[in-house]
Amino acid sequence: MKCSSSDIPTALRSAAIEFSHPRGSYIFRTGTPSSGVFFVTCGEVRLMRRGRQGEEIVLHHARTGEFFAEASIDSARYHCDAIAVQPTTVLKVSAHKLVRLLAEDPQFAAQWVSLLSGQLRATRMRVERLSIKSAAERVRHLLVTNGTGPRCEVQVRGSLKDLASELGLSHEALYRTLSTMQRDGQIERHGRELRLIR
Amino acid sequence: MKCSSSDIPTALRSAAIEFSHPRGSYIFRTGTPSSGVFFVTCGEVRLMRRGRQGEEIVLHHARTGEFFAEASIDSARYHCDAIAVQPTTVLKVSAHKLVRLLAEDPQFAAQWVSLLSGQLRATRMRVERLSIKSAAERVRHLLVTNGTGPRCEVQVRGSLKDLASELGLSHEALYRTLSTMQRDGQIERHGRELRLIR
DNA sequence: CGTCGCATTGATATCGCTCAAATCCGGTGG
DNA sequence: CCACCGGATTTGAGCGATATCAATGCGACG
Repeated sequence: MKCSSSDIPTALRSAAIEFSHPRGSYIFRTGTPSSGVFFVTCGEVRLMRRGRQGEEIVLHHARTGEFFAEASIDSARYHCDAIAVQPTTVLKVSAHKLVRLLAEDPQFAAQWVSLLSGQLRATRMRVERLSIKSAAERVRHLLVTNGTGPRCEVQVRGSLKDLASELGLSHEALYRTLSTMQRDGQIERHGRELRLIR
Repeated sequence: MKCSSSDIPTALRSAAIEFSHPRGSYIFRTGTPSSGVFFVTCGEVRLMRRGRQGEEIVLHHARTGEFFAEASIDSARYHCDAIAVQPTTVLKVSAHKLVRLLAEDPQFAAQWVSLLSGQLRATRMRVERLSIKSAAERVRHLLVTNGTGPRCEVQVRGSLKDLASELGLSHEALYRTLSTMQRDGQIERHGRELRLIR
């Protein structure tokens, strides 16, 4: 089980406390006084709200390496539920510590702004990716925008099933798309590494 | 033509310069040294990149009241093109002024973090919305997450065609979906106002 | 070994996209 | 004042891509 806690500013790391949550447990609930920002070091968290008829409205999926509830410093209470979809460990940073760091440590403030800006940019790219209709074009978009080097290499995090859900596809559709693209000479696949050809 | 410049911290407003761009003109180009962050006070801007075969990859649409290139303080050059899709006026804040403000004005830093957090949250919701397969469920998700009041009212910005593209649907599909939902008593429509029933 | 989850491929159904045509509406110019 | 025009809206018909259901192989892990 791969775990990571990269991309977390060191100033925050020292202020953080680690928690473990079994699959299906609540990390926080709607209406609870907001206690801070969370980093997923391992696992997966779903942020959701319940509609009037009790239907689920998913607001966000936070996966390993991502953070969530970063807006909790702006509101006194959480306005959604956070549920561990997998066995999950999170780092929690209290809101007031974050606020104090932002106010007192300009260097940290810059880091935090950087982090938010980067996430925003990445998320916007995801939006554009998801508004592409063709499955093959989505994969291509992922490689072009997230790939490194001249060949647009991408190391798939987790399983192809995870990648499929990130791309908004059924896993079957992704499998099929990848094999056709490979057969047509559009991409190369070696293990969980994807490369663009041409 | 409605124009607004709300949501812009006053500290920024004074550091900003206004520019007007006719439809189709470039606000900046890929590779250009990054000169700052932009707010759309009127119009619409498309951020795009060219793929390896010259195909267009749209990264983001910034509309009236939104900002873009907020990550330009982290990179020396723009890595996409910004094109005015409509006649557009923007406020431009230079990166170094923004950085200085962040370092020297803790109150402004907090505002900026707030702004980024809010945009990030909204964009994440859009991601979840776009990964829903059913058109009706996308509309419902929009109403529940963006609606105000007990009835989840939403004032459509611009045309229904614009809404369709925001929802990742063809405009025909959106028209049909809205009428079926209305016929089935799921929503109400009055002009460009949408409401959820029940 | 047995089980569980991922990966893969097949068959079928369905929903939304595309093309097409008609209407409506606001604005513009004569 | 009215005719005209362009864009938005609406509805129809047919098709195609992806979801869904299903079955199988495979590897890890207890």
